Amino acid sequence: MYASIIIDISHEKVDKTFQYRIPKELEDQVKVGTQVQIPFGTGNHIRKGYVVGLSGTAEFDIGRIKDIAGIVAHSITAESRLIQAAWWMKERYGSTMNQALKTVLPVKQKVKQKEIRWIRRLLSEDETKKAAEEAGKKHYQARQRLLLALCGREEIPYEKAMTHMNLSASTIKPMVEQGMIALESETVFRNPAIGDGFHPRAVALNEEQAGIAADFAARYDAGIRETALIHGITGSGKTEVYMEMISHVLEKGRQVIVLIPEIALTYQTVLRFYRRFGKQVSVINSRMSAGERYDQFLRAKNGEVRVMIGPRSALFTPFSSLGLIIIDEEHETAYKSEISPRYHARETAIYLAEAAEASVVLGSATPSLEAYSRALKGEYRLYRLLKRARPDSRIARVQVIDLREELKNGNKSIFSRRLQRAMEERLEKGEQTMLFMNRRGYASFVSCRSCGEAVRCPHCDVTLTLHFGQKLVCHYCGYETRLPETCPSCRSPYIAGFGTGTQKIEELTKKMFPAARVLRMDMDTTSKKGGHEKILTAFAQGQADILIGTQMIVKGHDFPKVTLAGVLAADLSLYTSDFRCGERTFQLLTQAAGRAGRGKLPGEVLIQTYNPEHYSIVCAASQDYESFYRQEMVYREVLHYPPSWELLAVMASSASEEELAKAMEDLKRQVFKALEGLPEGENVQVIGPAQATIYKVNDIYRKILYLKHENYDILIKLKNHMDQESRQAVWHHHVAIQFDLA
DNA sequence: AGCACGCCGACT
DNA sequence: GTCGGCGTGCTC
Repeated sequence: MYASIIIDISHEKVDKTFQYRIPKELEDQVKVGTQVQIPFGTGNHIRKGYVVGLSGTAEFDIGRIKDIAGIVAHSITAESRLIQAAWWMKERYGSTMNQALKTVLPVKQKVKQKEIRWIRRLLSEDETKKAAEEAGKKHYQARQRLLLALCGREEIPYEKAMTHMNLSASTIKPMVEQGMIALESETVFRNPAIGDGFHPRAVALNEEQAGIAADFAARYDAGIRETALIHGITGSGKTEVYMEMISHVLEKGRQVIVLIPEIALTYQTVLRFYRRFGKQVSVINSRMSAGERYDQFLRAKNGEVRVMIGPRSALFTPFSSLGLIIIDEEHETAYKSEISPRYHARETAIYLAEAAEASVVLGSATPSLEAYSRALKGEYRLYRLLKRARPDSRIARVQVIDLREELKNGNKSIFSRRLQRAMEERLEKGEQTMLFMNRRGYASFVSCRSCGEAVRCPHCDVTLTLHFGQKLVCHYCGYETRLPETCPSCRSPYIAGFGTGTQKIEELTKKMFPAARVLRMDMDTTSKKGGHEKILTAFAQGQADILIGTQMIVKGHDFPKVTLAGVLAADLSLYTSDFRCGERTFQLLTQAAGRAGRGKLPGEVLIQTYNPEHYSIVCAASQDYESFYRQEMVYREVLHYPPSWELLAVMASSASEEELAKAMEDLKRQVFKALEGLPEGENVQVIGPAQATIYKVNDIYRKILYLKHENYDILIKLKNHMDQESRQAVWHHHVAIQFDLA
């Protein structure tokens, strides 16, 4: 027997299968998907490889075929279904087979990362004090030390406690059993301490929700496997519907994958699934090490886990009988991979589901145009949730404020008078406010008042962002420098920070409302582990009156006491060079508007903008998705953008500007040459090459060429053609090419 | 990715 | 004349 193997080297030159002989003693262990050790090259270095096929015949000179050296210990033999998916992804998105396999296969990496454990107290502060006293009376000294330490704080690191307080497991264990403390690992999602187990009872669904769940169940039982889109307004209770569907599929003995964007993957969200499905739920997240993720995949393969929740990568959970894939917040950009293969989770899920005879359910309050247009065409089944799940919560009143008018009336501050008044009212009533800034650190750059030059990154084509008023940081390459004292270009001492980042807004808010307790959430305040979660929890518990943040505060949590949401400058996301910027603005504003008035109190949303008549803003204000969809679709159709047409972006990068320009012109020529041979090719539109939005990043120049056509297959053909040609081109070694299918 | 083969400049 | 520069090509 011979095995076709992909070598674990990500290089186009070796990105093909190599045949190896399977030694007798390994015959029953080597299967498609097995990871094997093989001697490779003249040095016969042992390398790792993936078996992607088996055959009885040699397609290579038998004398030169080598033997498989061994099996990679503990490797999961991924089903051939995942290998198939890798082939598909390689073809569809243009990557090396090795890269595709790596994204698809659960790889055990190195030794398992050491876990940081925590001791968390389960008693209240008073109870802890009392318990400490009691322990003192009984001369339980170790126990007393620990309890006293826990009086001031909720949790302490396990290792430190053990060594510094001289504790032993015999102190800890009975305390855990008595329910005084709990042990938690960093990967707390894995084993959340839910004392009372799970409640398999279903929550009462409203009529709308129940209707969708019932229709899904009926069609599922009839053997219909399809993709469905749930278009449900914010707060309409999509998650409850998902859970009902999951429950139905689990009853049929099949497994479920639930994709949730990383940013919404909070403890709160996950807990809801644990409550309903208990231990059969597992969660992976991007903070987990490869080893931990691998553990979860292993549990899924063994059948210990039947519901896997996670971001994009959870799609490749090796379930034996996958029955349903749910993609929540289907429109999120995080579902598109940024690295090769640049796969989209939605498309890949549909591919995987077809192979496994499973269904796909997409859900969003603001579906992507791709998904909604397919739903309207009947390719997806469309469900609607038009009512809020809580009967007492009403959709917030949204008002657009024209900042040009404010300026005319002499108000130069970032808060319109209307927003100021609304915030004052909330403070008086003890209700909460959320303020949104579309982009992190936007325009908080430093510029010279004499020559007008902004301080730029020496490696990238962007201005540096001011952090904490003294450090300049490049958000693209991470370059950092101290705030210069004089202008780097004209030596003038009059340089100053400018603009309105989240930090600036925090400052201004504190100045305007000195009595208010203000929390800020952005990359600076959340970079620490768990920072994101901590800030949101603090806010949810009412420890602050005002929360300021970027889009990240839009997701994941319910804040019943928030009655005012203010969007400070809705236009910021409207003028990016991306053709989806209108869609993104609409989604952002709609989600932001959905934050206010989730509880019993009525909500108010104020959107400040310089473009009050732009349809993205108008439709978001009136919460009218349909109308937005129609107008945006017209724009896409006129300009032949997806989902009307298909779009292929060819991105080239090089350290040399000349080589890059040469390569791009060459590629363009190649495209036209290839088109001559294609009868349907005449309608392909070629745009560019143009400089990327940020031309230089990390001293590498970048250009983009766009190809548009109605038909996907033609673009794939052109992509493969360019790929082949570029490999033989003289510039091949100096210019890197990447393809991206919108 | 690595390693061998191979064809031209400054050394014993 | 040889040692070694890394350019090109192959690896089942």
